[in-house]
Amino acid sequence: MKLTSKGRYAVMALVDLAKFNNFNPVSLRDISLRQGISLDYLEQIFSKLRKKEIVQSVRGTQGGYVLNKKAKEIKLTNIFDAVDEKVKTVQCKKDSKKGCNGKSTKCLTHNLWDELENHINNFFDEKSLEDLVKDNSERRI
Amino acid sequence: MKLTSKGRYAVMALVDLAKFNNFNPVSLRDISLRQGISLDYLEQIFSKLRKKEIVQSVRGTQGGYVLNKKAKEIKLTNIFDAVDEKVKTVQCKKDSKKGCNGKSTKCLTHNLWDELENHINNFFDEKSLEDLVKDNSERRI
DNA sequence: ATAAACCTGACTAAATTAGTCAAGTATCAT
DNA sequence: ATGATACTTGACTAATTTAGTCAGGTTTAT
Repeated sequence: MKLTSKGRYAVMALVDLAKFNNFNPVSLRDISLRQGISLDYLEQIFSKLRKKEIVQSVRGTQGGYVLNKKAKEIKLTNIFDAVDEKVKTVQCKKDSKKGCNGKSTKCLTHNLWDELENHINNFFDEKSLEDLVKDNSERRI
Repeated sequence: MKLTSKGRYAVMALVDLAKFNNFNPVSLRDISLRQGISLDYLEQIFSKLRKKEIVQSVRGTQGGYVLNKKAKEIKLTNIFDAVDEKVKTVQCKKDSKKGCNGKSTKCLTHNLWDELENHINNFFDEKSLEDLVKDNSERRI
């Protein structure tokens, strides 16, 4: 089980954006340079973030992205959801006879994975972008 | 982020083993049939579990595997560890200039992943095989 | 006009996963 | 003894996923 870098990059980029979000839109080029993430890859990621209305784009020269909500209101859940970073612990087939179909026949450990999934999602639900920015500014960078 | 089926199978198989562990060793063949897991794959998994002394093997006819510890003492952490199911949230390169080398320069979100990893590992540390068997016998199967 | 910056979709190399396959070795029951 | 059962090991492979790259746009401030 591991987090993919798409999810990690999305969070890193948004923390960066939140920090520099004061007046002007922040260009992906800047984020790319500061965070060492490929520009092309960032574009893919921000395209998804925009579709989920986490950021807004400003086109043209001096354009870039701005947060579409307050940092406090953007939870990790929202970010991961936007970039398809799924927390998926069980993969039970609907037509499986043995094992698990999720309903009548639960596999021996079905409850466990459900519980784990909740445990992780709780963590993501509570953590906001603001928390990360704060935690970050307390340390020197 | 997702759990691989090697980890899931390992847990399922051990719950099965724990339930039928009363007197005789339990053969992989039986587990394979009951849980619908390929025998060959189970063999790979049990080979690892044996090396980590979670189970003991009994060769020959009527052979099979038995738990090497009390179900209460086998935590999920031990199982996942044995089959290389890693909870890995951050992948920071040691030689990275930007981003993160884990020491002097931490990436903007390093603390977050550490925290998450702890959060998940706590869950695994607390959950024992006995818990799972109990939880399971409360439901009908 | 032109350059900065967003936007989109297609493509690909590398890694990982989820097994299969083959060829053993050990031990029990008869 | 010998056959059957079951563990043991290592190599192999197909499919999927990941982490990007690449190429070609469009929009807009200056």
